[in-house]
Amino acid sequence: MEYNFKQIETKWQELWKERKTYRVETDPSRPKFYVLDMFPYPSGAGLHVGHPLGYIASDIYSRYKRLCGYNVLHPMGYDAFGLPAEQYAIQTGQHPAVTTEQNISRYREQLDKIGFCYDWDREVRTCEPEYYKWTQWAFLKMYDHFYCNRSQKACPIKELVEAFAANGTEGLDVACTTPMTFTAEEWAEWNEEKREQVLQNYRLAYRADTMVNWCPQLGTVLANDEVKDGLSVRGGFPVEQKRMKQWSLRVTAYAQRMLDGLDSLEWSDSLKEIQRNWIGRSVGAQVFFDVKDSERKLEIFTTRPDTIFGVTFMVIAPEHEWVEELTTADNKAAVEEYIAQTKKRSERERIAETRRVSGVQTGSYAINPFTGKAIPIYVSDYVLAGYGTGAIMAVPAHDSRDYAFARHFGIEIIPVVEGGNIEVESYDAKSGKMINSGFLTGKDVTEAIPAMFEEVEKRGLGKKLINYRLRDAIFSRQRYWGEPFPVYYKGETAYPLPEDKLPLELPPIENFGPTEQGEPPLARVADWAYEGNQLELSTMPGFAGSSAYFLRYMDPRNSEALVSKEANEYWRNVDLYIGGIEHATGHLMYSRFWNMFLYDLGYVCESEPFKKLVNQGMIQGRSNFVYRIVGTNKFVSLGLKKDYETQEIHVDVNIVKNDQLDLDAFRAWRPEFKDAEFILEDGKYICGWAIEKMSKSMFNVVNPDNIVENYGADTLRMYEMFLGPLEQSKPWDTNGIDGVHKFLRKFWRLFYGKEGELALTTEEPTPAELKSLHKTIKKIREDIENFSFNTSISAFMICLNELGACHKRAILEPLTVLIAPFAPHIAEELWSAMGHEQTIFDAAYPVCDEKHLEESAFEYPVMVNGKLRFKQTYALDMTPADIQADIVTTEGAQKWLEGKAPKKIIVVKGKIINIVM
RNA sequence: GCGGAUAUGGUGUAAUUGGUAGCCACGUCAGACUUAGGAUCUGAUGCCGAGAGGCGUGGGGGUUCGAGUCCCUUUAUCCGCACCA
Repeated sequence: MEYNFKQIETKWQELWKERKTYRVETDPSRPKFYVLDMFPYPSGAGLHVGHPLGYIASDIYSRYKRLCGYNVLHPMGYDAFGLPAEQYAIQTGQHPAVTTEQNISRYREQLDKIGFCYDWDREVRTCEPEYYKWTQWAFLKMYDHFYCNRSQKACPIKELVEAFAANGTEGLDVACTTPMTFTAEEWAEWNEEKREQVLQNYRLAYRADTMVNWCPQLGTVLANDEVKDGLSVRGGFPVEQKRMKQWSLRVTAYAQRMLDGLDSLEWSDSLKEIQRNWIGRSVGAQVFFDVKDSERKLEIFTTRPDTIFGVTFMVIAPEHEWVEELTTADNKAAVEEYIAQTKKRSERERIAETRRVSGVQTGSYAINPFTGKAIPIYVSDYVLAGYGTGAIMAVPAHDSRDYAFARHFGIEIIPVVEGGNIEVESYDAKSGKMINSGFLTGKDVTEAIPAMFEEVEKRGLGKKLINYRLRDAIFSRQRYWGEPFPVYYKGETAYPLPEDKLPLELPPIENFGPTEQGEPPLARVADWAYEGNQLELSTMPGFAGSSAYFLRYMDPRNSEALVSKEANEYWRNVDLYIGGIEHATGHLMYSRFWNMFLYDLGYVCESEPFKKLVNQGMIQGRSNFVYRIVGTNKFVSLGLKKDYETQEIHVDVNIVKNDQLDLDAFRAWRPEFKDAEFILEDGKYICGWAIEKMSKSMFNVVNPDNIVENYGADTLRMYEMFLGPLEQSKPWDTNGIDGVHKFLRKFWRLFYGKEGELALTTEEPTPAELKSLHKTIKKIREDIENFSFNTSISAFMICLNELGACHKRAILEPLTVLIAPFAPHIAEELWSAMGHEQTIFDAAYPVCDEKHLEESAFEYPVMVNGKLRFKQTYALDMTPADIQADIVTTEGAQKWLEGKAPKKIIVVKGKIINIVM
């Protein structure tokens, strides 16, 4: 009987569904294991072969863990709110809810065909009110909390209000947007509106006037991680900086905890490094410089206080709040002109012109506190308003940007560290002897830095300070297809909706674009109000819904809480999370923040949501080309194309097999190729190829459905794993898929005779067969634990090669279980054919019995002076000394050793590795 | 510019973690069985060389009895951040 994968796979997919084989419940009697995939955004294009890569890996691991006796939670859902559905809606007028629903059905259909073991009863969709109720709920909680730096956790805002009423800001150390100082008396005098304004400075979800990334084409603001190279990640539209009143999340409050938390996580070093960079902690000094003829003290941040003797000018950002004040009458026109110009330049232009030096003098001077010299204050856009204090002390001798600036404006350059060639370029010295630096002169840079920190504090010039690059997350989008904010307004003041009014449902609308006044689409909804007060018009960004979905899966139908205490204490956090690296600075930051916040409030019991994280590599496309002889409709095969002038044309990879073009399919592909002629080599047309991004326009998109159709889900699953290490990016290339398919067929044939009868025997296995089996068990277990799925599949193949035509049940039954995580359909079918009534996934995963691996004798390779000379078989009980004696007396060895005893015999782990003469 | 990763046959890759480099596949070649083969089975296949032998893990250097693996240096590719003070 042939291996009929189609019949087997359909049969088992239906039976699994019917029998709810993959249903999971909390079960305190068993250890839990939580395996999670990053849930997909259901786009209109459907899945391509790259998507399931991570899903297959997590599915293998889930099934393996289940077979090992764990209660495995392995859920799936959809990240269903977001821009693309809405952009599509604007173009076509179709409601995003409709297209999203369609896309989800298509995804589900595709996922089902691959045979995943998701518990679909736990499915979540971020766009459903029952789900986003908890997104809104978390937002309200953030709104109602502030971050106390002293206790390092979120605390209720009413504690802050009490503190303000008692002592004003005196003695507080809390996270805020801009530092404020006021007294209890002042607080008492303020009205509700003013107090609310002040509180926004402290709330973890707050509304503030900040510089934001504004994308005119998308008509919305974007978070930093949604912008790349000055363009929006979705759509690639230009983004500009604009000051707007927006909701933000105070993720910066958690910067240090998010940084520290990384150490305890089993994430790849590169991913941790990306997060560390994104948080961008830098230790430096805050230093106040006196401004000449003024009471003002200009505050700067520097990581190199040791170079302060080399400061010859100061620079403030064009957006710095003192620009006007510091500008003298003579310079007013020039400064205003410069600022106007800066404003006009887009973010993208600013990036493109990174090295262009520009700036203008304010006319004011600061006093270098160590040299006492008056130094000019400039305005330049190379200083960013958003980082540090928006002002710097410039040390042209030791900073390349300051150097360029000083050169351009003819400012004095004073070296303070020995070395480098100051005439030509700056010397960014991290060590070396200090010169021209008063009391620091003669010290090494490494000593000078701490000495200066001390001196700055001693003189009261400033203090040690830690700065983070991380920015608060801008949380509102001027869009329709997202979670509405549970917030209403009285005048300009925002008020939270009472919790029992959640979920605040997204109202249906018909026109999805912004209004003529440029307001978000929700402005069109006539009764978008709460008790007569206008509700917030913006909606939440895409990352809102994905920031706590892993918690919701634990208890997805709970209408009383995001997750019950019981479910949360059982499932705790995600043991294994698999997904793409592209979420390093977005989703993975936000969900850590979100989870830590809920942890502070006691709603969840683990502060880190994802214990172990594996990033699957990207699957690239492998494009195929045909070569048309210029000016003709004649195509020449790859090997012969050098003799002709040809034009390279992308050809649909689905009509190419092993780089060989299906000529009839090609003629049928497009009308223009109907009469195509070919110059063949060896009767074949061989296509060229290249690795490119998988995309429709390059005709290299491979749909998993086609593979499942032709080879079956088990082959697809195994082949995707066989392609190479999981974490590595690799091109999709079906050239090797036959090998995996052949392996499954071969496995199948071991069970069945020619007549389709079960051909298993009860014969006792030989020691060699047992050895092969147990070696494989050991290897497979190790490989799965290490996510080395490609080598585990090799191990299966080796095992079958070694076994040959073995039909013994005692060998094949454990092998079937062993292979079940990889190829669940065929394994389940064979398992059931062997007479088992329970699913194979309730069986126990085979355990290696080391006794079958033992050898009675083994071969030592013997090397003489680096060359392999002969092999000798020794009994296990011989010691290295016995072997040495043996080598010396053996005739063959004697010949090589020319009668001399070796100087040294190198034995590693009881094995002779080399003989030195 | 800073940070991270990768580099092995014609191709995807493997290597007990410092111990016979190239496992397992793809591809190619040869053979068997076949009316046929995009089925199945067997064998060969790193490169040079008729052979003995030599050379081989991006390049150069080092440590070691021994290096794909460790150290230094250099090149190429990919990724992240980027006037971040």
